[in-house]
Amino acid sequence: MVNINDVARRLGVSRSTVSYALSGKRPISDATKARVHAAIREMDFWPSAAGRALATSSTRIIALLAPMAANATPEVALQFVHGVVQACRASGYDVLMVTGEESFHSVQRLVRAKQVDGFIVLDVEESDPRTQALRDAGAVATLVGMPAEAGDLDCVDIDWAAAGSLLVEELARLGHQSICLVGAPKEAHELGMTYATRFRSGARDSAKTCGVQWVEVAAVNDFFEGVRGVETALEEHPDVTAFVVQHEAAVAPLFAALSNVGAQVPRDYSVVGISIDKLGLNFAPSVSGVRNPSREMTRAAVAMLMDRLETPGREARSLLLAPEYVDHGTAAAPKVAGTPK
Amino acid sequence: MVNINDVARRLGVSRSTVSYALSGKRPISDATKARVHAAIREMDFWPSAAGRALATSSTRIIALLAPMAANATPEVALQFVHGVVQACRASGYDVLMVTGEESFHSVQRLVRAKQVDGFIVLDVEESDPRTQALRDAGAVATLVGMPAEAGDLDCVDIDWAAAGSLLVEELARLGHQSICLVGAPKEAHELGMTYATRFRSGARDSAKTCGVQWVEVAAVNDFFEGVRGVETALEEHPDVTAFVVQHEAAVAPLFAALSNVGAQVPRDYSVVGISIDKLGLNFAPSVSGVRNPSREMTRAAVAMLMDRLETPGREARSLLLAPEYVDHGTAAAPKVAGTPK
DNA sequence: ATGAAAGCGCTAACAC
DNA sequence: GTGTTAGCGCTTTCAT
Repeated sequence: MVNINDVARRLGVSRSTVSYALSGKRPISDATKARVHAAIREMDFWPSAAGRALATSSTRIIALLAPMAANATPEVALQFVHGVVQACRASGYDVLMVTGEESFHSVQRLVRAKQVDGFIVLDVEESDPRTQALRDAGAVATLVGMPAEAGDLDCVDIDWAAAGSLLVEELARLGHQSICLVGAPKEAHELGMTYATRFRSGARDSAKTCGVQWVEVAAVNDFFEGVRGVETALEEHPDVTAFVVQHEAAVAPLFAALSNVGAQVPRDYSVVGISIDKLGLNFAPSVSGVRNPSREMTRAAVAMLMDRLETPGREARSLLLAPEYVDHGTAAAPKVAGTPK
Repeated sequence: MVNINDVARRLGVSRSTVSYALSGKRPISDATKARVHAAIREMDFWPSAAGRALATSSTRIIALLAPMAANATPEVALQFVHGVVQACRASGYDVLMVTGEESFHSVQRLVRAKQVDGFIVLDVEESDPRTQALRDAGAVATLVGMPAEAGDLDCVDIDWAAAGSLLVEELARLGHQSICLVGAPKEAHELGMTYATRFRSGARDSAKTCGVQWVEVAAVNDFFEGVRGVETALEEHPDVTAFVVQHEAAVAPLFAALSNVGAQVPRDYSVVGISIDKLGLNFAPSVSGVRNPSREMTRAAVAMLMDRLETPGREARSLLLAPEYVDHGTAAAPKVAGTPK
């Protein structure tokens, strides 16, 4: 396979000339620059990643830590993976994918072997062992999610509390007086997924402020059980006219339950939630509400990381993305009181 | 950061001794081997990936080409990604994630820059441009999926035709006389996704062989439209007592449609399909049928690739995994004829 | 504007 | 069983 020596020899110039013609790190006459580029194209020369990495001590690879544990939604995880890869490629970086348990133990290995220049960390929990591993290893990293204590690490997340507020306020504005939250599974709270807790807090606070009745159901990791859960809630709280759903994937069992009692959306019930930009085949229902800004988040996360790589010393930053409401026609004013379903 | 020289100097041995003590590629006395390992642990030495890669011309990185295009199911894609990463790690390889359009153009770049040792290719279509790119670049690769012409490339896939047959036969065995296929979206067929076509063929053939009535509906990439599609099919074909669903994700709209007409599963209708091993939060229904053996597939794909890396010359292999039936309680004997729903 | 040469950290062929 | 040394392919400092 042709290397930089071959190119240099062919042109009768030195290796450094070829190198600089490519990097532009020192002036090269337009004539030779053109000749170099022509030769490179002609000989199909690609600088060896290993040689370059050894010389620069930079691999231009970013590790993506994606645990893919029991608390992540597949669609969202995939959005993030795709988004991170695209954003990194746009900056000339490749992405090393680390999943599962490896996600924790790999930090030290990858840093010490100088396999990667930095880390993007998904599904960050309240007190996430990975944050300490990253600090110990002296890694450059951006967290997607909000740990209790970010410290010197950059973070990006959705303003989940604001999202919860916004949804409840929208329903209240439409005239709903009694709202049911289909929240995250209780495991999410137990595992310290702050997004779930923050969303719930924001929603609860706004419910109180708006003076609406408030009911909560936890989503369950099973379709039929989820259906039953909603049905039970409907029986126990017949006043409920609207639902706020944390996970869009939990909308399908909700719709099934509503359908079982002969109700229609939004005629009989309004449903709002966090909707996901669809990627790939998607047979799931879309709801009005807050769009999960996965693209913006991954872009921001990668941008922060790149910035950190360029300016190693700078102080840590923390970014909360504001939610925006998108209408998909699943929310409307409630039927007037006294019109039973 | 400590390197192999530091370790050697500290012990008063040569670099090669340290290297060989680690690789085991030549006999080292137990005494020095122990001293070396102790020093490595103590000094926290990790061989630099770049140095090693440059010396061995092997990066111990595998590229995973995952287009994540409109024709993939998120849950399944994630299973594959996770499975490939785990399998590669088990063999001491890391995984470079390549998504989207990059999936095609990156082949040449990664091969020529010697960034990776091999490729795992997901969502392989009937005539996939990536196969030619891989051949042109002289890459080592295993395809997950079946192109029309694999040639010298290794492949792994599910025996989709057998899966289709098995499901229809199971329903026929239970006594169903009229079956409806909720197939892949028509885009899947148009885009040359052979899995969809092979599954349908297997199912059709068995329907003919078993002498059952056969109806087909294409899944649509939208919940409500999917519900309407099933409702229409139910009206036009009142004899149908069972459904075969290609994508488990399309089960939710099917259930919603059945619920809308007041029917229950499996009392009024049986439903079988390709069920997915759940990963992460999953609010979707599980159905009886064939389990998508994503773990086995990724394991097999990686094993084939490793084998190829060790034995560069060997002839190409092609592996079709046999489906096995798993019961989740959504299929039963039909109600006797004359008992309308 | 260009060339020469010293590394980057490791492996492996060649000594002994 | 162990040491010596020549690369692997690139970048970058020091010369000119």
